[in-house]
Parts: sequence; C-alpha cells; structure tokens
Amino acid sequence: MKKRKEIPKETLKRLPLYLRCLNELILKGQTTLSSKDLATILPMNSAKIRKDLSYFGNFGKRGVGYELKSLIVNIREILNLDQTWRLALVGVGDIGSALLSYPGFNQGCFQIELAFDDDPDLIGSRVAGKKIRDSKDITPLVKEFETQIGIIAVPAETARDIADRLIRGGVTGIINFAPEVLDHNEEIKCTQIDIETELSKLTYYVDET
Amino acid sequence: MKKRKEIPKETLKRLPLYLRCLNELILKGQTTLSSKDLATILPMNSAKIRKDLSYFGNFGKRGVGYELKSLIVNIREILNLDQTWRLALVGVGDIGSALLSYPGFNQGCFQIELAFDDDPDLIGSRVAGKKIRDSKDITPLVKEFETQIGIIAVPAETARDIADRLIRGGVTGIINFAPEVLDHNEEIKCTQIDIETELSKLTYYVDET
DNA sequence: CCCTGTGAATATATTCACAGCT
DNA sequence: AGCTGTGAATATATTCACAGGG
Repeated sequence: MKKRKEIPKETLKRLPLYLRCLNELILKGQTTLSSKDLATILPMNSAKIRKDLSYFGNFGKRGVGYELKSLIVNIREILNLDQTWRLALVGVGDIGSALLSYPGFNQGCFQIELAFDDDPDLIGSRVAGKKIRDSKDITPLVKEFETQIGIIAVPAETARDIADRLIRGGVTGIINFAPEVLDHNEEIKCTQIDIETELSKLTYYVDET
Repeated sequence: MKKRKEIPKETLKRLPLYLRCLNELILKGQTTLSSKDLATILPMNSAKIRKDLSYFGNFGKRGVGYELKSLIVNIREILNLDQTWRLALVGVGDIGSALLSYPGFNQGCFQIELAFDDDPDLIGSRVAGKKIRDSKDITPLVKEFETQIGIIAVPAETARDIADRLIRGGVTGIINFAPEVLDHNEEIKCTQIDIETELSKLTYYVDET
C-alpha cells in the first residue's frame, strides 16, 4: 500500500493505463476483476499485472481477483492523484490553447492555475476563461501560486529558458511539448511529449517496402 | 546501413532524439562529433549511443567520431524519413486544429492530406487551409489517397470505431490522442499520446511529501 | 592518443510455473 | 476450482572495459 524502495519504471508506465481501464469498468457496474480479465482488455501478460500490483501490497483475493473500487483508490494513492495539482502553462499557441480548453484533466486533480505567453496581443486577454500573463513574471507567480508542475508549449529555442524560470519558481515537474531535451536539471523530473518523434518511430515499423 | 534482424525497441526510441540533436548541430556548422559529445548533450552513456548506431552499420571513424552529415542521412534512412508520408487526421477539435496548424512536420516528410470530423458545422469548411471532410467517408478516401498513417484526435468513445475505419482504408500506423487502448488490431502499429498518463507518472515521481 | 565497435558483465524486465489461500 | 503472489528462468537493455584502427 505504501511506496516501497524501488519500483520498476516500466511498472509505473502501466499504472495510469490500468487506472483508466478500471475507471471505465466500474462505470459499467463491474465490481471485481482478475488479472487475466485486465490482461485480455489491454492486452498483455497477466503475470505482469499481478507483479506490478504486488510492488505496492497485496490488493487481490485468491480465487476471486481484485476489488475494483479499492484497487482504484489504491492506484490513485500510489500515483498521488488523491490531491489537487497546480499547473502552470507557458505558451498559449495552438497546443497551449488546446490544453486550456481541455475539460477533464483527471477528475479535476490537475488544474491549470497560471497561463503565460510573451505575445503582447495575448497578454491580459483570456483564453478558455483563463487570463494570460506575461512570461516575464513566471518565476514570481509560480512562487506565489505554489505551482507544482509546469507545461512548456513554446518553440524549442526558448524552452530551456522557460524551464529554468519555472524551476526557479519552484515547480518540481515539467511536461515539455517543445522538441528540446530538458533533462539537464537533475533536481527535476521532465517528461517530453513530441509527435514528430512518435511519427518517426512509427515510420520505422510501418514501412514494409 | 540496412535494417538487420531485430533492433531493440529502446534503441529505436532514441534514434529520433539523436537525429534532432544532429540536425541542430549541423546548423551550427559542426561537421563531426563523438559519441561522448552527444552523450554530454543528451545526457546519457556514450557506449549506449555507439551500440545503438552499430546495429545499422559502422558509421564512425576510430579516433575521430561520426561525420555529422552522413550520420543524419543514415538515420533518416533507417527511420524511413527519406520519403513523404501521407497522413489522415480524424477529429478537428482543439488538438486536431493544433496539428493542422503545425507548420513543420519533419522537413515536410509528414503531410496531412485528409482531415475528417463528424460535426456538420465543420464539414466542408476549412481549418488552416485544409478542407474538413465527413468522417463517414474515412475508409473510401483513405483508400483513394493511399494514406499511410492515421491520427486519431476524437473522444475515447469513438476512437475504436475510427481506428477500424482507418485500418479498413489501409493505413498501416496510427497515432492515437484518445485515452483508449487501440492495440487490438495486430496488423497495425499504434502509438498513444496521452497527457493525462504522462502527468500521472510525473506526480508519482514528483511527490516528496 | 583518441575514439569506435563490441564481447563480457551487470542490471532490468518479462514470463513461466506453481504453491497456497479462498 | 480459480486466482493471487512470487521465486526461478528467461529475455532485454545498459554499462564496463578494452582490443584495434586512424
């Protein structure tokens, strides 16, 4: 139930996937499921699921499977989704706007509290109801709002500078949409999302010429 | 130089990253670099880079390093980026629009040729200069245009149906922005891009409470 | 001397297979 | 009987460390 020493990073990748699946099933009225059931849905090896879950405790019942409701609560707790996270978005271009308009964000546990841009025409205006602030003020405002996570949606050239300002403001994690490696700051966890990279991997596999 | 038997999937993940880095360096006038240099930039272990590249041939010169220009050509070839790929986008919401407006796409090697939506107000209109077509016609139009890759940017509920129509049209790869696992079709390679999943991983690592 | 390319050593992850609980 | 939890076996990936070419 509590976080152990080291859990494999591959396991961590799968937990959000499991969670999403479980949420769907519980909405359909299901109350329990076995690792085999989940393995069929996803699809993957059921031992992997059992091993993944066993790093955190013994959630299952032998002969039965896992109780959906409590498993969901447990995974949410492991992923720290049982609290609200304050986000700061930098760059209100196409991707940034899309993110601001995005309704869900995990049952309200992710809240974009700050949005920044450096375009004078944009600063002071509102996008999807959110006020756009001047990128100059990232560091003090992130401090003031105690923003925990930054989202970078600016061109590659400025991404590193923006990252530094966010970090100085005190964010502890960054989602980076810019095609620029930001792993230089060791104190912080940074995740890159890049469609060109994904497309390039795809074209390797896909070509059957 | 040619594709060998099995290259590790982890290696493949890194190739687009290397490529982007090399492209930046060559623009700055650099002509050659060692695995150690690249390892410093990225940052990572240099032996990993050498091993990654060695799966495809002996690109390097001992005592010198790699010739930037030819290494770029080689990696582009490995990833099949030395040709134009035709894409079909389904779902012209916020993400879809952002993608249509996205200028680059790897030096023009990825072209969105078709854009679909099921909103009658949208069908027939133009977004970023691209005509929006009726999602009903996905299969025949994908066939007609010989579209190779589909991008799904629709709600989760319809994602699987859209995927089926794209596959029936003949796409061989899919990028999926919907929070829905689409790995059921074995014939096809599908890559999921999901910010909520990425955020959830981040909040695991980030929490220091 | 410097850097690649690569076997050998190590670390990480997956899968098998089954003991043990319900 | 059915399913979990997990050691042991296997597969995959990373890193070390060095032979060998420029």
